[in-house]
Amino acid sequence: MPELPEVETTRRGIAPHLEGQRVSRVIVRERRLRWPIPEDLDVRLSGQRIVLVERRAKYLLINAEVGTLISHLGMSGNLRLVEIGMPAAKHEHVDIELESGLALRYTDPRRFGAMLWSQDPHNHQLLIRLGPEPLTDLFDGDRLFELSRGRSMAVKPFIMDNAVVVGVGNIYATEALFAAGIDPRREAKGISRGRYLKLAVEIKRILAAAIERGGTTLRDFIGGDGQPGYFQQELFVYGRGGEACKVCGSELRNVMLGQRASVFCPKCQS
DNA sequence: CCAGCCCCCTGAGGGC
DNA sequence: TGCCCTCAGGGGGCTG
Repeated sequence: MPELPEVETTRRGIAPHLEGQRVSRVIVRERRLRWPIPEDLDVRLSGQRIVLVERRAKYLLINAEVGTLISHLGMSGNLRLVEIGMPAAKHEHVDIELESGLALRYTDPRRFGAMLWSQDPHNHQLLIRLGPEPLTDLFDGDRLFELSRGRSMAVKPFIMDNAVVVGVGNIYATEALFAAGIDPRREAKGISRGRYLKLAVEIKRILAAAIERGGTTLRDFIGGDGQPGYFQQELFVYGRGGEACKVCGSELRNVMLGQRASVFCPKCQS
């Protein structure tokens, strides 16, 4: 499910209900996520006030007075607010109950997500090596060009590498390469600086637009406010293999790159 | 360091 | 309707 726009949509939906609130208790029904939820999460978090809800890459950082809950939604996770006492359905693994009477509920059928505890989240093992945020000036086409020299891998997995830039998953990598007119199969090292400048602009434009629309809902994504996203209406290529290109009418092609499905237009992308 | 591949897990959708 | 196969928005970790 979630790429950067979906995680950011979630953050914006839940933050106003969490910040300033005190946690009354934490209920863990299923501890087996990507890594086990710490046994002492309830003890660590209960009684503390939540200070700030941040996002770094696709991680949500729920900062309490002492310590931070690091959450990742994996492929199928979501976080939303429910009223305390709302019966939990299948796959609704965690409730963080607040004194307001609401609870932050974590749902994740595939359990590829994570809920960890850290005193220093930005230096946590999972976050320390992450590249820059795509919507900041630390990310630009010059960075793509410089890091791509000598890299023989295809450009699509290259821009999905979290050490290069974070938050560009399969949907938005596919869409950005279409918008920039670049064939996703090309070797990263063979692409010019000028084309990388264009690609970086398109990555930023598409991620920003997707956040504006509340993310992309393909099957089941809901933001923290329980609403779906609407960016899927604006997808040009992702999930449209075999259909006609919206720009030139050519048949869109499916190809596998780095173990992930990719779609491109053989006429618009080269 | 890099590229390529495997895996974690459940559910949806298509073919028969 | 049921069964079996393939695939899915992420990303850590292993091998060569």
